[in-house]
Amino acid sequence: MKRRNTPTKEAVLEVLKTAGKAMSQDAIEQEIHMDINRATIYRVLNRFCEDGVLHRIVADDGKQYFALSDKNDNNKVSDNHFHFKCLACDTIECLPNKVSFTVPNAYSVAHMNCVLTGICKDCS
Amino acid sequence: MKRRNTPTKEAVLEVLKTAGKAMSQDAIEQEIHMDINRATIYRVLNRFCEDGVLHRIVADDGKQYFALSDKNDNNKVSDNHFHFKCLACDTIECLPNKVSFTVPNAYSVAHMNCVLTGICKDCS
DNA sequence: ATCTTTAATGCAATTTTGTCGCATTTGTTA
DNA sequence: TAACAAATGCGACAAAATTGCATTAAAGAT
Repeated sequence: MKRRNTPTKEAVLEVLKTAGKAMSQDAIEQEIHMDINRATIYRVLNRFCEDGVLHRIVADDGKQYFALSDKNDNNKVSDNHFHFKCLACDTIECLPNKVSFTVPNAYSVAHMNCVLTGICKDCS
Repeated sequence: MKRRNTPTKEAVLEVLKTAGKAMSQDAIEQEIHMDINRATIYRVLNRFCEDGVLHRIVADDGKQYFALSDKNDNNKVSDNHFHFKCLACDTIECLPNKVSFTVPNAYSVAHMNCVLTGICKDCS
């Protein structure tokens, strides 16, 4: 199942690169100045996550947000970092701070989803 | 707006105490052997969260899970702890490990939602 | 340049999760 | 026991995300 390049994929990536923060499907759709179906955007985003191009954050509103992964991001943050959701400007960004944790014996961790909520530097 | 005691509230609390882990509305409904409306359970859960009896966790499936808060739990975990979702048995539990983090200057944190996903001790 | 294969898309319907308005019921207190 | 307001049931609704299916269009082969 080889991937193909399509205008939609390029547009989605472009939007996320420009924004420099995590975005939800509907926010992405609003920024793309093309008429692309909702379901298609979801499929593109899911494929990017599968391929490691994006990573998915689930905020405490239950919505999925998507942000560039390391390999496609010029910043040096890794994927196991904290995310910060600002209550004022309602944006989600990747913090440079890594999540450090220990788990009790016999637990193994495959994935993490850590979101801090509060007021960001631009809104304080 | 003083709270009243109702059978529904008692039943919900009882289920959560017995389970000893975080549960979603539908899981709670299944465990309650009474015919209680979905919306009512949601309202009870939300009120409990307002009152600090429960705390709410949003897992990476986007669903809300509810667990007893400190004051009502005999365990000594505090509310700013990691949660662990097991991929095998699909349960969510509160880990004793506290979340420690630092944020960049001028950020203030009001709330956190941290869920680790993997295999729990019972399933490994 | 054209054909072929199959990934990608559009559309509509569906599922899931959670909330809300409103009439009715029921705790609680006087 | 009466009265007030919180709690409930019911139905409708909203938002987020997925899925089936027919159609379109990349990408490699001819």
